[in-house]
Formats: sequence, C-alpha cells, structure tokens
Amino acid sequence: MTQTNLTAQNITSDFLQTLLERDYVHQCTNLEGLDQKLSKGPIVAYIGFDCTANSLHVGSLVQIMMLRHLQQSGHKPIVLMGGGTTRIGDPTGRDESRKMLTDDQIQSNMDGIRQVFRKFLTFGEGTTDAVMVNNADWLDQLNYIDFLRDMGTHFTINRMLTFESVKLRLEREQPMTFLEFNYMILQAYDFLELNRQHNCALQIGGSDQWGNIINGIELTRRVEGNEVFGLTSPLITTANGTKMGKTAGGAVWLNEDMRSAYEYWQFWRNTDDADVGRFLRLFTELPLDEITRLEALQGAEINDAKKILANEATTLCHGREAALHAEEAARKAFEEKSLGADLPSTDISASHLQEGIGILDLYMQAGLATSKGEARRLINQGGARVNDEKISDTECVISMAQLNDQGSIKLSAGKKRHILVKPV
RNA sequence: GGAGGGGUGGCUGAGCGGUCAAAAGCAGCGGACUGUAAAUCCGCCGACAUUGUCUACGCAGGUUCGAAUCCUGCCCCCUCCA
Repeated sequence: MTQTNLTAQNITSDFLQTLLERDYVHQCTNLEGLDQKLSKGPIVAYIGFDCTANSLHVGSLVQIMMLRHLQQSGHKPIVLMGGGTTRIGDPTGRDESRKMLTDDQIQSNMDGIRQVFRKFLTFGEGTTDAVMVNNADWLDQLNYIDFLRDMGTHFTINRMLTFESVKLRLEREQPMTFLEFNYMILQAYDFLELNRQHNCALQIGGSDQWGNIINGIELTRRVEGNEVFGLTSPLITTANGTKMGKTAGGAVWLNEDMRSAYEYWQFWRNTDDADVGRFLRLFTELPLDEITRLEALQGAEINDAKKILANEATTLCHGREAALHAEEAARKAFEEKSLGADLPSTDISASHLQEGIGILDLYMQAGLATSKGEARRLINQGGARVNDEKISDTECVISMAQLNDQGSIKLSAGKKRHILVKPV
C-alpha cells in the first residue's frame, strides 16, 4: 500500500492523465496498477456521498467532477448514496458524533441530491452510464452475528485504533461511541459489496477518506481476492486558507432551489485571484492551454478569467442559459449600475405595497436583513439603496410610487447584494 | 459508586453581587481604498421601540434594594479513583 509518485509521465490512461494534469489527485494506492487497469478497458468506480442535507454543495464538487471525467474517459461511475451509513455518521474529522437523522429525512435528502447528479452525469443502463445505488439496500439487511463472523474476523482492533479518525478522537479525549467506531467497517463493506455486485474496482474520495478507502480495499482483497484501488483528491482550500465553499450566506448549494444560478455565478466570480487557475482546472472543462493563458492575466484583467470561470462552472451546474442570464444580470448590476432585470427577485403582496411598506420591513421581507435592527443599521451606515438611491431615513415608506418601468423595485444591501421586489 | 472540574452571545473565551446586553479574539455586516479580488483602515454587530422596554449567561426555585456572579434541587459534560 505504497503511495506512488504522482506525475503524469508514463501514464497511459486518459482518465488518470486528465486527473493528474488538473490536480485532482492527492494520493493513490497503486497508480501504475490502476493506470494499467484503466488502459485495458472500462472499469467501474464509485464515490460515496452522505445524505445529511437535501443538496450537495461545492465542497463535493471536486468529487462530482472526478466522476464526470471518469465517465467521459469511457468508464462507469457509481454514485453511492449513504442511506445506510448516514444513519451512523462518519467520525472522520469530527469531535462529536453527528445527530441522528430520521429515515424520512435521509430519504428526502437523497431525492434532493439525485437532482444534482443528473446535471453532471449521464445515467442509464449502458456500459458507461452512471448508476446510483443506496447502501441501505444491503446494510439494512445485515444480520449482526453473521456480519461479525464474516467480516469481523478481517479487522483487528489494533489496526483500527491506528486510523486517523479514531486516533484523533482518542488523543483529544473526545468520546467515540461504538456505533461510530463501526462506520469504517461498514464503509469497507460497501466497497466489497460494490465489487461483488458491479465489479467495482476503484473508490474515489476526499483525502480525509483515505483510511476508510484502505479498509475497503483490504477487505475486498481478503474476502474476494480481488485487487481494487483507491484514489483521493486534495482538500480544496482557498488562498486565504479557509475551506472552499463557505460564504456569507452559508454553504454554496448546488440545487437551484437552495441557491440561485445568479448567486452561484457570483460565488465563482468572487474567487480570490490566487485561486483562479486552480479552480479553472478543477471546476471547468476548458482546455489546459486556455487555462494557462487565463491564469496569467494580471491586475484587473484577471476579472475576465473569473467571469469565464463563473460562466463555465455555472453552465455545468445550471446550464448555459442560466449562466448567461446570471452573467448579464451581473454585468448590468455591477458594470452599468442599472436595474438588471435578471437579478434574483422576491414577490410581495401588491395590496400591501399599495398601502405602503416601511423600509425596514421591506428589507426583512426581501431577505436582506434578518431583523429591523439589522435593516436600520444598514441604512444608518449608508449601505441601503432603493432603485440605486441611497436611503437615509429609517422610517421612510415604500409604495407603488417607487416601482420602476419594469414593475419592480430594486433593493440593495451593500455593493453586492441586490434583489428585485415584485408586487403580485 | 467515590473525589474533583465545568456548562456564558454563531464559535473560542473572560467576568465571579451593582459601573454587565456582558472583555477579548474569530466569524458576520456596512463604509473607505480597489478590480464585484486580496491586504489594510474605520464603523457596526440580542430584540423591539426614536435612548426606554423586553429577552438573555444549562433548567427550576431561593437569598438580596440588586445576581451571569451567593444558596438549594435537578439535568448534562469532562477528569481522576474503585
């Protein structure tokens, strides 16, 4: 289980070639072996996803993109939904056990996540079509004693205690329950099961999954005598050291009903200068020479590269049309400082507006402030604008009179947050 | 079961009878500077109400003119011992 020298030299498979060139690879259990296998013909590979929320966010995007590249290289991706393991909770990187989710919550989360994958992968019955499976299908039926006898013998406590996820908890003297301790065994069993059912030969995951992946590989070898592989991606951080994907409004969700295409576009548009090249490689499919050119842009010109990054990334997730809309809305809002009909909008009762709505309430209804106090602060500090006119009176009333020609009112909070209020 | 330590605002973490809506840092928000970047600087940062009211320091009571701070009971967490 040695870590191989990670260079694109001597690599013959398209898939690994792409991954290495674009910096997707952190560690691989056996790069040469995997390369050979990939070169001989289509293989099946999987990535597991938790069902802890009803959408994935950009934190999972590297994983998703790897599956996409896999499929485009002529291999078969399996999206493993952790319907069963989500009931346990992965202790990796956590100090506390996860709160329990009900089966209903898990089910509805899975439904939401499924929507995301349709955008990035082609599903179906063909050899390279993606499939989605749920580990609850096999985990839920396990018989405890049988499972212990069949699988338990392949794991030693001695070794399990050396895994990072366990060791850290123990060292930090944070309690780890037996339930969580079993997580790695169940995840290992997933790999074995997928190898049996689908001849799956590769598990991909984030670098924090290394230990879990190793366990699956070893279990599969011991039980089936099959050699399977593991590959991890680096943890993606931003230039200023924070985990990528966290933003003012919380997680950057991939489902459009949780994060509009406009906001998604804006997220990429606001990428740190230093991250532009790396993100273009990871999150777009532009050719490498084009990326090299873009990331070399200096000063304000790098904004052009950011727009391309935003367009490409948004296209992958929400479609070309939505991306262009978002770009146009942004152009109007930031470059022309005009109203921007494509900005996100919110509805408001027309009769309410007839009577007039206090500016503070309006900001709250538009979601630009969470309390009147916050709205008041915004106004007092000069960050509030209605139709691009600064508001200084916290008591002013907004009515139909403020409607612009498009029949809406543009509300701004600061320089970046804009929303159109439309009477209904 | 025994001994000790602790539960404070989104987080970290001070306060240990009034001057505490509660230090400090982080996060967040606004402004300036810029390139819708970074760094930096300034301001704000419980709620409602035009400076007063209400809600807040694990939960429930009590002492006091007055408690996050003292007392009682309960819940939860941690450490050590058996």
